[in-house]
Amino acid sequence: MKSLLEKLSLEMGKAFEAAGYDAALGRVTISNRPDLCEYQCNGAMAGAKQYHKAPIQIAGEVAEKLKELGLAADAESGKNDRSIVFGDVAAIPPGFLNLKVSESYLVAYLEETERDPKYGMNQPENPGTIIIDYGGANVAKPLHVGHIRSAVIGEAVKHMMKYAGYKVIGDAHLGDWGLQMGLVIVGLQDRQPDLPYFDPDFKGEYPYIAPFTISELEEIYPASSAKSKEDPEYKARAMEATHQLQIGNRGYRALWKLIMDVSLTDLKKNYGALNVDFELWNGESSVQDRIPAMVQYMKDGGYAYISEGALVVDVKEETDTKEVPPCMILKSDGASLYNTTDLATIQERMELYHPEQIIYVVDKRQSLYFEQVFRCARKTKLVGPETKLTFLGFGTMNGADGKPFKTREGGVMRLEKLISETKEEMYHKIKEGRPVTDEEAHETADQVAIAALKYGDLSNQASKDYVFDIDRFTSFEGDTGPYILYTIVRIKSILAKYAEQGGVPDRSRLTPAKNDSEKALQMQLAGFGSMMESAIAEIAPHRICGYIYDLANAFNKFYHETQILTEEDPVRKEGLIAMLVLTRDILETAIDVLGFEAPERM
RNA sequence: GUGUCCGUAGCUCAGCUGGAUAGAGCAACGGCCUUCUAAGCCGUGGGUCGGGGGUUCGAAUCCCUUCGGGCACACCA
Repeated sequence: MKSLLEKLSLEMGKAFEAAGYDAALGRVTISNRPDLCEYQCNGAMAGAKQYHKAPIQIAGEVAEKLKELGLAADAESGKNDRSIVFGDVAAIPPGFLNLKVSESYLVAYLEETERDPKYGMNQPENPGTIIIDYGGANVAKPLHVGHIRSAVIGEAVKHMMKYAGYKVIGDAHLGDWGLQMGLVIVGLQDRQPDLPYFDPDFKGEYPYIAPFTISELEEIYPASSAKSKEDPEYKARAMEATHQLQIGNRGYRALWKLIMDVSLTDLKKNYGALNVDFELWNGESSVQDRIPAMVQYMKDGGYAYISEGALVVDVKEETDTKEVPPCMILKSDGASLYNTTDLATIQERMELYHPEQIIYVVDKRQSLYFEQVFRCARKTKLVGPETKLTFLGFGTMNGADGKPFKTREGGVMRLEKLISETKEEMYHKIKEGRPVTDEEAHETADQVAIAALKYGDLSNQASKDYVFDIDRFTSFEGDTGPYILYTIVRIKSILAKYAEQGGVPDRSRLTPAKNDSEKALQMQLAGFGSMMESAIAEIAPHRICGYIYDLANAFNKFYHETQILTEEDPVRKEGLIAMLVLTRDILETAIDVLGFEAPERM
């Protein structure tokens, strides 16, 4: 269904057309001066030049036409029935058209919205498949705070696209094939040299049980990595182990599988704590088999050539104002690199899923790198023009000092720790707030903490750096996750009482607004569709946050001014309840899209 | 050096293809609970939109320039 703004624009367009102007000028927007009007149209000013007329004259003509056409209320004729769109129209110098929607039109729109599964959002036609690439957490290394943005933003984007009707495939795209694996193997060999994986003469079945735990793995990697930096011989061993793994050394492959198993279990647990999941847990290793053929294809096609010993594809373009280095396919030692696997991954995705878009949710510092990869993929015809490659770069999560977030000791904080500390903080605040049992407080705290973290992240524009402030994010006041949840819980609480009294909430029983705060709430509800459309078009989760914050404010104001359960007129009471249900449903839909949920009580 | 992003209230941030008096939250101060969750609501104070030009009837928004900051610039990912 069409959004309210679209419908109003269409009606306004009719008046422009009737007055002899381009209907496209009738674009209606939300008023930026709520004290003057609810909606506005600036088309008269936009068209002034084109028609060589004073904007106020055009606006005046259009306002007249609106009345003639029966679209706007006319004080003189007293016409004001349910077919009226605009309750009030005024042409104001220099050429603004100030508008109010009629209460009846608004309710009619909300009735339609309430029946629409997408609450007024226009879905794209024939939505195809979108793949989301979460840009590669490394295996055998713990997730740290740097991984939270990709996970949280990626998950929100995934839900947004799903909501729009796309088939969405999230791919973790793990880093599971590079030197780090060799480092782990060598590190393990030095600790447990007698394991059969290291015995070249071993011919039997390797044990299925991993000879290490995740904590040991997480300890081995940094130690091994540090040692390789000081000890060239050790590094050479690690590189050789990496090479052996890649060319199919039986023992190393068996060991690699175990490392993967242990790591993946742990990664799933950690991502799960954030309510983040992937359809594909692929990684660099998944596409190794297709690299040789792809490289050959690039050579045969005349795209790739040797430069300074390395195999590269030129990706410069004439319009470039900057130096764009070539995209490297193979290093001078013949080894593949990140570019190679990313390109092979694109090739595989095209073959298997024919996506219309691939969105990379990765650190914005990789922007030039992905520019190169995208250009290379297009130039070599790995992707056709019908597939969009989108780089959704996100900024850094900073500490209060404006520098990348660190622990008090100055180290990198593990994601697990960040989550547990936030949960603990939330627990204390909940216990302070009202009397609840420990068990309930913990349960609520866990849920609210995730909302606090995610909302704190998502409410900032993805591309910007932001300051992580645990006190602010976990606060119940202001533009925070807990405030949003609190608002939802308030609504649920009223509805629960209503049900206790034997009421049966029915969303379809909406009634026209009786006062300003009620109308403001209805207008906010009616804005969901156009907000979602632009949030999805711009891939901007923070727009959803902005909207639900406004909606929560509009609700709280309305709530404060309106007694609902004690309302005596049964029709109006049902109307108010209906509006509550719709508000709750839209809020819960929105937070579900963002990737968190509200408790029943808090 | 080249490119790129950013600079809006004391702090953290919005500002929707240029529109009217630039908005929130936090912090500060003042009001509102015998009534549906006061974790709320209402109000007060606080800004040369980094500076300077330009385009336009109209600029935080577009262009140029300048200052300040972040980031990236082929054998890492």
